[in-house]
Amino acid sequence: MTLHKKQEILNAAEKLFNRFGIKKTAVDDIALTAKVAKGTIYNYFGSKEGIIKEILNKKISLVEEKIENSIQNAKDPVAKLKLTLMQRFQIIADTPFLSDKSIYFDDINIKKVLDDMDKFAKKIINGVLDYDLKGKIPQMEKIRVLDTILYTMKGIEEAIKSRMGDISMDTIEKDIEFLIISIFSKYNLRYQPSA
Amino acid sequence: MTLHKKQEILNAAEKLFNRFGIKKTAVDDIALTAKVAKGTIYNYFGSKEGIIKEILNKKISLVEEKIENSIQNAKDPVAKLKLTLMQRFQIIADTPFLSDKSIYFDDINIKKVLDDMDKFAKKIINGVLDYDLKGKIPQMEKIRVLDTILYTMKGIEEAIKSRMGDISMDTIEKDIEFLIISIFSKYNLRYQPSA
Amino acid sequence: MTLHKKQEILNAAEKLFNRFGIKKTAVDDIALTAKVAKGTIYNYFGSKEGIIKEILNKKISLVEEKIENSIQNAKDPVAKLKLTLMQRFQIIADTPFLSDKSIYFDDINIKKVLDDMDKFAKKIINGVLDYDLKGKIPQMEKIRVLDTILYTMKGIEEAIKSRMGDISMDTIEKDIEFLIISIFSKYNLRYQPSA
Amino acid sequence: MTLHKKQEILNAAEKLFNRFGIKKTAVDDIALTAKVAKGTIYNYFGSKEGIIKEILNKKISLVEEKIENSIQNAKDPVAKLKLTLMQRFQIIADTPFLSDKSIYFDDINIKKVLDDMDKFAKKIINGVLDYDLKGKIPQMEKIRVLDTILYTMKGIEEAIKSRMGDISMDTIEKDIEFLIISIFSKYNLRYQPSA
DNA sequence: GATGAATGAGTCTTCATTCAT
DNA sequence: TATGAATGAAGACTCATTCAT
Repeated sequence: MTLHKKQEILNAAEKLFNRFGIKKTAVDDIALTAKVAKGTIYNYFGSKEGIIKEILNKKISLVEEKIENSIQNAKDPVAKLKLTLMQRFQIIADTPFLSDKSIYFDDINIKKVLDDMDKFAKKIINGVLDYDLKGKIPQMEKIRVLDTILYTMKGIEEAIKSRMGDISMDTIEKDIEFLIISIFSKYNLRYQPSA
Repeated sequence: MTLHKKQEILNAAEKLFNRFGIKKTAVDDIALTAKVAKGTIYNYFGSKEGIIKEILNKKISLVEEKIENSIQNAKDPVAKLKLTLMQRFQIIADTPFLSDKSIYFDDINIKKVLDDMDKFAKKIINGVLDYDLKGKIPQMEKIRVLDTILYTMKGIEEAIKSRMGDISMDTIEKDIEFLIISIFSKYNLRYQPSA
Repeated sequence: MTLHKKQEILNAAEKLFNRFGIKKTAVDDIALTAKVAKGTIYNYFGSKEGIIKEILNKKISLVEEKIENSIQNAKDPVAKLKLTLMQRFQIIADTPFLSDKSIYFDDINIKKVLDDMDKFAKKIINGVLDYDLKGKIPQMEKIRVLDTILYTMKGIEEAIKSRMGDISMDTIEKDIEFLIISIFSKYNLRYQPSA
Repeated sequence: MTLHKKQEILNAAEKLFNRFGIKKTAVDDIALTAKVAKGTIYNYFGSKEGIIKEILNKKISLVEEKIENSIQNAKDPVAKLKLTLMQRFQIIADTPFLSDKSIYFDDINIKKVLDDMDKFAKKIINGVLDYDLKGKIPQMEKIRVLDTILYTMKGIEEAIKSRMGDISMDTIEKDIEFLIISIFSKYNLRYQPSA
């Protein structure tokens, strides 16, 4: 019963944050949507920021978990990279309010949380480049390859966020495949499309 | 004298938006910084949103103008693309508040204004691909090339905005050069680095 | 076991009221400190005010009892007066929250409770003046003597409350001795310091 | 016009503070009573505490000014002391909310302000004892005399505050006269009642 | 045009009290 | 009896906007 209410609140909050942005979503609105008294929200989360933090933390755990699973099931480096990015994209597509930086201005911790998500992606991609492609990319250029992939990833995420729903995951998948193949072709790395 | 005041207001607003974000900048602060009465601001701009719109429109004109100039002075396609993107990056670096969509999330007009900036970049890049590289990239893949460049552009812009000042324009230039060469190499397009 | 819980609650409440004041002490805090559920508090006392009332009533009984004991053991009028006042001072010093009338300002019952304490002191002192000093103070001035002692008593109590702990009971004892002697000297009443 | 509104607010606030206490007086109530928008109050005073501070400061200036004037017009030491105290009593009688310490808990400055009022009284009374009664009271006992007067003063003030209006200034005047004469009589100081 | 005092709807947060288990 | 999750009225404060001068 308890978990139920807490979850209702989180669901309502996420839905409203996504639709109207964090600032425009009043705690009253969340209470109304979750069919819960305002006080209950404060019992569970202490503050509006508390709600945001909890949602963010759950998102992060979710991405990390999904990405780690993907990696293990993927056969080749290209598939690994593609899946890593696609998992992030899916989360981003489901959570437009992640672009709503308005609140985080004061609270470094929350900004850090988002940075952590990026660091995690960087670590994974770096791992692929280091481990799966050991020696195939000149050391000097590795960092450039990494940056380019990360930039494109962020760019796609921006597009997802701003065009909310207008971009199909299919197109995105083709796009990142194209990017990776382009880069790899520079180093004569062959690529077998994964199922 | 009148134009002078209007400009003072715009300058103050942009400065404060960049430093503190749109939401945290009160109209009072703008009035104070511009050494103007609050009423005067409303005489000129009608609303806080009016100020933002005007600043954005000026930015757009500025980017478009700069990009069009760049294009004319550039010799080869790579240089054209590079300059196009670098002009945007410079604007973005100078105007961090452009990332501050938070408050006006639901205001289509302002969102549109930002989209316009993107459409213009798209048009320019598309022009380069169509005109300068006519036939060298398979028609089917052209859209993919375009998307990839645009995504990376947005990703770099995100990085510029969030790491405010920690990324040198030099590094960025190298990164986009790398991206373009990677893609072009797929089509056996040679590249002579421009001065 | 039941009485035990009730007492725990009273102890916790008094401790917290004294340390943080009535307003700043939430019923939650009392429950936490007493290791009891909030509901239990309401079962016993009905309201926050109920707790306060009960504590106050106990205090009053305590002062009255102590004062009555003092009186019986004291030899001379001066000692009686001194002990009467000192007993009150001790209670006041131990119960700083008694000064915290702020919230219940309009609740006559609680105000009355405090007034009762004063009336009791008045009765005792009056008794001393009437009985022990029968005839030695002109009837017309008796009320003035009484008031003066009461006022000084209240003033010392204020000092105790506001300087919490900075005034030694020793100094206070000397002060009231001085006052009583001053007044008595006006009527040529001799005084032998009691042990 | 401006001063008018500010003064309305101060008047409304003081009236409500006195009648209902600081805590129970909502800023909305002040706005309503002053026939002013809530925002106006915040324009002038910044916070609820700001209102309190301003009222207190005005009271203090008022007491100090009145006391200093009294002193100059008084002939003998007894009159000086009496007038000093009576001025305070008048202010206290007019400003019952001065006893409402609920707010000051956090903010040392406001508590200090009240202490300052006491220090001022102490300074004045001390001055009378030192200057007007030079040598007539044994140095060792001077501090006791001072304390006793101050305690009685505080006690009377308490009585004024808690019995709001039930005590006539006439009675009080007689009481302090009695106290001072009692103490002085101990030192064989003669007293001529002042007009 | 310019001014800035005045406005009040909108926010977040607190906490005494209730009540189903 | 005991519990503590749930409640919602009440309160302080912000700030974009208006308008009389």
